Amino acid sequence: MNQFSIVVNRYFSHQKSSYINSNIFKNNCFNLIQRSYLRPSISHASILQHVKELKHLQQVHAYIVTSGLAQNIFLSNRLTNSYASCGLMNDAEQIFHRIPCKNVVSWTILISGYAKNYRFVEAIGVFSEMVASGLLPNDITISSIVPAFGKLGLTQIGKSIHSFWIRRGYGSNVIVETALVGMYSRFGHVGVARKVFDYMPERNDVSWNAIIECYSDHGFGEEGFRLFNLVRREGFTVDCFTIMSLISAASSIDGSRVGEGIHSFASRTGFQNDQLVRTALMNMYVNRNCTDDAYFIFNEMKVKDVVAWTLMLTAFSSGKYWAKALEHFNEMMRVEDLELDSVALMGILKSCSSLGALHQGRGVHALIVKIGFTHDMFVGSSIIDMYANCANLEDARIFFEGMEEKDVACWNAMIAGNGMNGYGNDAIDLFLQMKGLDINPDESTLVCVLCACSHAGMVDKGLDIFSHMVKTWNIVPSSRHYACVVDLLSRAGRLRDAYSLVNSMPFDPDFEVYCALLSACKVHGKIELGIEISNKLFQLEPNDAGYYVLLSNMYALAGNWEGVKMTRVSLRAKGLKKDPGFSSIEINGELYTFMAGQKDHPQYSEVEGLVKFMIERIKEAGYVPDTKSVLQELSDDVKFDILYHHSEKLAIAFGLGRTKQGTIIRITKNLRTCNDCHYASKFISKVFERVLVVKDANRFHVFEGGVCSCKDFW
DNA sequence: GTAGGGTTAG
Repeated sequence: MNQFSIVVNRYFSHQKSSYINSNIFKNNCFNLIQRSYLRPSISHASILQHVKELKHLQQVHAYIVTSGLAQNIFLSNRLTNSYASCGLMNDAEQIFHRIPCKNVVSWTILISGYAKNYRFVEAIGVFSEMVASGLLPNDITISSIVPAFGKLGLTQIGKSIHSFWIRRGYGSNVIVETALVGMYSRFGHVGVARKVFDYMPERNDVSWNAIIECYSDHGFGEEGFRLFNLVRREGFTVDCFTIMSLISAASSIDGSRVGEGIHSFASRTGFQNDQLVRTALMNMYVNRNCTDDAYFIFNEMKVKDVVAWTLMLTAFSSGKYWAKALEHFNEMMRVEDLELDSVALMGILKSCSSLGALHQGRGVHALIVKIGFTHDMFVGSSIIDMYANCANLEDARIFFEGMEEKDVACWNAMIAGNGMNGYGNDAIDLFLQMKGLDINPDESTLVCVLCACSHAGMVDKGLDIFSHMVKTWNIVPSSRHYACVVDLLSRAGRLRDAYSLVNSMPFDPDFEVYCALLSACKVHGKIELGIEISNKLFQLEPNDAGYYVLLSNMYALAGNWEGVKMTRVSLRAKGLKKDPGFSSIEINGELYTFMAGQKDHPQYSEVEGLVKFMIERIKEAGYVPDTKSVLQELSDDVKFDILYHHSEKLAIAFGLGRTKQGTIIRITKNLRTCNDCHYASKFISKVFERVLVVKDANRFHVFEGGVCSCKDFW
């Protein structure tokens, strides 16, 4: 055994068992298997062309075998490479194994073949086999395997290859060094990547692209642009990789002008029609919440691949255009030969989940079973989330329990599902079970558990868990955790404790914490404190419409209409829009979405009559409209009209009219439920003898016989 | 004689 094989084998014997058992490895494997399945290197359009070539290749192959040329290592190596280039790794592997005296080139071909086909785990497997067989990798072998370490995040072995490379004294090699820059970039070790780059005696365009990409991809867009401008003056040739890096750099810099600038640069350099460049531009606009710009590029694309479709789906979902997302998904399903992958499936499950579209969600679940994605834990956790959010905790539980393997995300989804439905104790039980199974909770797990306590009104239990977290489990609370505890305390009316907790935090509270405190102020009518906190929030997140709305609502509660006007004006001046409220209801598999006071709704006249009838009936039972819920300065009559046409009431009235007595009415809304709708829903459940399940932005409310499961805390 | 580095979604 040579020095190198000792290093590698030592690494593998020490690291293997723990690494193989780690989630990182499993997730990576999953990704790889998926990627290799979903991204066959042959696109549909070129399959025929490839078959022709393959036939050719097979003929040559047959000729080589029958004429006894297979012993020729050069020919066999070339043959292995040809099969590998077609993505036919099984054939490549077979030929490779029949080579009697494999040389470094034979091994390198197989390694790079796997790497090129995104099968990094196999590439590394072959590499370690090669090393174990006593052969030393050369510079080409190293440059082929180094990206695999980077892509799999194998920092230790990556670093040892690097030090091996230096120790062996091969001398400088621009390709190996560029690959190392790329590897450290993947590890997120920007400084090390820069060091390797700085020490390179020779650099080419690819090296410059690699370092520019490294900075751009890690949020240092400014440095990416700086390096680009530096090298540009020295005869550097811009290619599509450069463009991609600059798009990524632009994404990390605030301000739409940078993005537009790079978009026009892409056009000027003639790369705007490149599929990857277009996708990257779409991605940039999606990240900037410029859904329209993303949609424009999407529509202009002649060939829309699954990535483009998915990006657009994500754009609609993250922009909270839920109905548009569903429509987009249905369209996507009709595209022939579009192979859906886990990201696409997760996107659509998220849309179903947010809309409470159980019927569609079930359909997607069936599809997932059909195309064999049930073992994907990313998809699995989304299925759990979808059922739990569609008020179907039972199906979530059945799926969860049927999973052969569950990662922390699946547990989190299940815990959150119980929490949202008000089952605080069950959520805690799940959490304890999970700890018992030695599955490490992550930040979200504790957030889910604390939220569950909050939703169930289990204040002491939640505080108890928080103190265990710090003292027993050695978990350093994050600002999300603090935000949960603030919420927990404010729910118990302990606003003073919440405020002193925020002041005692070991780091500066972020917007999330202040936001929790602000909501608490609104609930408890602490206007002055609320305004003070709002000012802090505006400094932290000047562009979030949500806080302006909260502040405006607070002024309204205090009767300070001047304040309301001021806030609304500055909101408009900034060009910010608040999310329009909507409620949806699924009847016989059809999803109906209502927006407040929406007169152009196709079911408008039907709903109008139903609402009138519904309001009359609950008024007889004692319902008095809560005009305080209308946070604008208007006459009472107008306020009544606004209240009666809240999206939630429209959806409920429609549900009452369209479903049989005894059917549970399930509503999903994107915002938190307002006081008046909550109050009215209690009357509706009693007067019409119906169970109403309302999922708001935070949790479920089950109204039955005049009471709500949230016990009036939300 | 055979082999190599830098792209896009949670």
